[in-house]
Amino acid sequence: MAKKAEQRRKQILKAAFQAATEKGYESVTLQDIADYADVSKGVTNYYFKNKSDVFTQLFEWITTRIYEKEAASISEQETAIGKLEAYIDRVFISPEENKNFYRVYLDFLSQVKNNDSYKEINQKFYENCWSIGREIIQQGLEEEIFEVDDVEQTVISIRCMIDGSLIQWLMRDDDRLHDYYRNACYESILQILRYKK
Amino acid sequence: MAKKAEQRRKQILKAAFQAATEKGYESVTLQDIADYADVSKGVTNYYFKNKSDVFTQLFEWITTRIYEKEAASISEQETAIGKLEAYIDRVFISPEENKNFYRVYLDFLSQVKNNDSYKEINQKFYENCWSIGREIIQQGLEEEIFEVDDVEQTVISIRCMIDGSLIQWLMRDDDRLHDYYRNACYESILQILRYKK
DNA sequence: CAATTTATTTTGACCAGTCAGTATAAAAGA
DNA sequence: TCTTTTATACTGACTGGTCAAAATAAATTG
Repeated sequence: MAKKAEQRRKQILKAAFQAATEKGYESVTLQDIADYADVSKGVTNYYFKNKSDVFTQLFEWITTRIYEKEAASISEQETAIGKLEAYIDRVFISPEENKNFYRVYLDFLSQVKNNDSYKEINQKFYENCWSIGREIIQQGLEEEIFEVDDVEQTVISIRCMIDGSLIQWLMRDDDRLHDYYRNACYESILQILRYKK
Repeated sequence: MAKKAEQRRKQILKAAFQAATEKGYESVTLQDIADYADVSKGVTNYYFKNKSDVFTQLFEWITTRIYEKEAASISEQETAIGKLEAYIDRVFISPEENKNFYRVYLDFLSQVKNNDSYKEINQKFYENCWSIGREIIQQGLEEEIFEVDDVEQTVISIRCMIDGSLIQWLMRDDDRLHDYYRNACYESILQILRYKK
């Protein structure tokens, strides 16, 4: 029972994500979501309070999932450089996936100013991202291959570099530049970490 | 006549900007814009083809203005470090101004996927930003205080760092962190430029 | 097991409200 | 007067959310 309800919920969230990548947050209607999910309009209102509720749960879901995958990727690696490379590889996963996520994420960010729960969800996402940065830096300090003045400032800068790169890449709308931006991002982060050797 | 028309146009664009900072791109109505400009709805339709036309011209106007101010700031300086500091000071101009611009800018970015003229305007803005980066780097190379492998990649990374910093700062919604993010951004850029001494 | 009742899920028509864009009227200026 | 500019009224399209009724599944009972 609860299992089927959960399945429906996920089905609707996926439909909302797909609709948002194609039409953008604001212009997606409840009808669009229902169409993408292949259900009638009433179903969405049956499982969610309203449109904002759908997107709150969607953002929570995708930001959590992304963090979990990133965290899993770096924990498989032992060395600082291994962790950093795994992180960058996971973040720049593919043009297709990056495009889908960042399109919706940009919409989400532009809504943060109007919606406190969105702000909270994003804050939590940032904290998760920073914790990944922290793990990489600490490993690098132990190995004595990084040199940073302030760990907290550096984890923040790393996330700035990643988001800035993917947003700029997305705006240029050229899949061939994906590798170029990954590389630029990776090398800049190494500079920020004063990577030795 | 033409002068008064130009004045009205600017008045409406300013009103659209103010409306967009407060309500967000999508939810701003033509009525809102007219209200903020203290004119009737007919005026907006008289001077602009439609809502999209208003925002296209607004986007073009503000990105051009920002570039011109940034370019003016760095050209006053002779040294590479002077130019870089002037650039960062201009970019991180004040919590208030950064908030207003980046709120609207984020809305614009999230619309780029649906609107080719927005994409073009943003592309032009990026190119202007890169040209500023180029000027700073070249000065630094002449002074032999910077060391970069690839100038083009570095100007891109600098812009990633700036946008990433201001977006992350904006999302955290704490004016007291403005200085902190400016500093983090500045120091990271120095690292990326391998600043010597 | 089968019939019947109850609970859950789904449907789509509907409503009240909003908006962009248009048409028209009024005013101002040349 | 005639053209330009501004104000107001209107229209048609669309939206989020409601709701009563239908369909389906689960539980109960004889």
